[in-house]
Amino acid sequence: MESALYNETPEVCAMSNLIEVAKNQISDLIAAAYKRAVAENTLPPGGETVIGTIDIPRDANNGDYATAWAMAAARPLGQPPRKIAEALTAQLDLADSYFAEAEIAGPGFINFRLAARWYREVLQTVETMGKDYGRINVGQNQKVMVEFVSANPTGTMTIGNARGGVLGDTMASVLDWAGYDVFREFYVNDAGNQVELFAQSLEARYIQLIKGEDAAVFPENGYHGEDIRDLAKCFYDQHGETYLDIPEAQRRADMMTFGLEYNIAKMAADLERYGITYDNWFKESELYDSGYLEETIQLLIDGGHTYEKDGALWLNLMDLGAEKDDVLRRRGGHYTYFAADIAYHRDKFIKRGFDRVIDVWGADHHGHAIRFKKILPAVGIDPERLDFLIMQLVRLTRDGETVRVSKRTGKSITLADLLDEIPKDAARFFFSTRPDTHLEFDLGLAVRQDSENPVYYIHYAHARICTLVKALAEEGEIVPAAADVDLTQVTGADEQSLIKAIARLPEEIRIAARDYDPSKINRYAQELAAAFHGFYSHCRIKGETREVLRARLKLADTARCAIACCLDILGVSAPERM
RNA sequence: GCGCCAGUAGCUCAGCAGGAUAGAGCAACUGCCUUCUAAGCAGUAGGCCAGGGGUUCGAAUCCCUUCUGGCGUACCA
Repeated sequence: MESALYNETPEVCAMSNLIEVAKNQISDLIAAAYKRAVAENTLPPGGETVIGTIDIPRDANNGDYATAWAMAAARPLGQPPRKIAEALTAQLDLADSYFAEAEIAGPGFINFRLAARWYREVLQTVETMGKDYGRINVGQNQKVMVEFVSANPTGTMTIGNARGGVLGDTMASVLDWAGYDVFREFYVNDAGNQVELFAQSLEARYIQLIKGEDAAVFPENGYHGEDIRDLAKCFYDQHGETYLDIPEAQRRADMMTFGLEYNIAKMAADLERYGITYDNWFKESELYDSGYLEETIQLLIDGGHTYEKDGALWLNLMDLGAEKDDVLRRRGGHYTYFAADIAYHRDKFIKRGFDRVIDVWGADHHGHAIRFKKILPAVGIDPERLDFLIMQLVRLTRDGETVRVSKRTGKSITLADLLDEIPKDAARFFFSTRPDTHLEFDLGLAVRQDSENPVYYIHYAHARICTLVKALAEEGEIVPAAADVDLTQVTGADEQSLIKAIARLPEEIRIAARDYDPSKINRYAQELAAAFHGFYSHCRIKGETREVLRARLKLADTARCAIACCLDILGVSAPERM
């Protein structure tokens, strides 16, 4: 999913973040002004290393950009902020810059106001980049894997998996747009203890189905869900009673294969309905079959990181600062999930050469995550290259009461249930909240498909523009090129706010990628839509003079393009009419 | 007990590389469709940013501490 544009003209990408470009320019302007002030003796030396934050003030009356350089320099220069600001502003040379004016305000802020040139470049950039507008190259094509969902194939996916799916998929998408070479992977836990329990549960249900409930003892920690009975029925439909007479080991092995294949196919199908596809489904069993797991454990043993106790092989993590040790190989010979995960990550980094890996895990794994990082250097991995996106659990409620989610009770609401009730776009939007907060999921609310869901607000903005552009095209007014637009026609507050909102997309992607927070794009899309709705309500297009009409039409179409890019990143549709 | 995450409007949440008067949506109340989609716009009301200390020109934001909630602290994954 690489942008052709990115490869052909990386400099366009590099310059497309006009927020960043403007901020950098202010830094340069201030530095140059300070240098001149020192040369002319209006300011003392010593402020060369001062870093003044450059912000976009909440209130546009305080300028489009503001720097607190004079306040930060007050101490090193030994002068009051306002005096510094005055000396500095006197030396500012705004010719050939993006700014029309700079003024001193409050305790010593220097406020900058954007000039027409900046607004024009925003329109020009969106026009040039089209459906790739927003792409930047901070990732420099580094190979990054996002591993997410990775639900156990022993059951159905939960609402928690739905959140993880949205989070992982949009995270991957954001990183892709930020210039990383992104790979999506699902880790299939098809080996080890849990899977054997799964097979035994299936076997018991199969026998019970034929010979009655009392004919088989259900495993103590088995899977009690209804889906296991359904699976057993499915198996019975294919094989009849023939498996009653087959040796237990063979029977379980075949049932395991059958059940896993069935469940994995179902998970893939459900996730696809959700708009999620993977580059790879990595099977844990491969680590066993290839000997890579044993090899990895041997590496740990040789490195002196293990000890034996009570017949189990332990990983000595407390020596590395962890609060407890973990078992690698249980008494009885089974490797633990922890052991397999070390081998799995060695496979990601060492064998497959990913520069960075992001694992999307539920909060119930965070203790594991902390300990896990400590052992990575022992197998040759720099832990800095691995990041966890820990998401807090989803609390399901109905009528104000908490609904317990448990795979084993068989009563949980599944991801498939959810998609049967609410459309994909709404579902994806619902889960796009910040990962580190607990998400309250109200079943009654989620089922509603009305405008309660903010995704419709964004859809509406996009559809409004599409029908507008279409209607004008029928009257012979085609969206003009940025170069042919008279920007002096669109200097109203709503118009400038819209252009400034459009300009934010590359910066929002940069921040979202930096903070591992794809929900930033979701929120930005709402703000962008709000900027458009405000513009649309106050600025007529049809019936205005030709110059105004063309400029506003261009502006609307530019907004449409930016909104479409946001929706693309979020994996949400962009309807042309509603 | 210890560790991690959170606590901002009635509700759901933004703001968390320290910046100017704390923001949005929903709910409540007022207005705005004979003109490009009212799934929209404009406005009113709503706050000891959990409490307390500290750091400094400046703290919702950083540090310490207390309280509350969630999760973890398995030879489960």
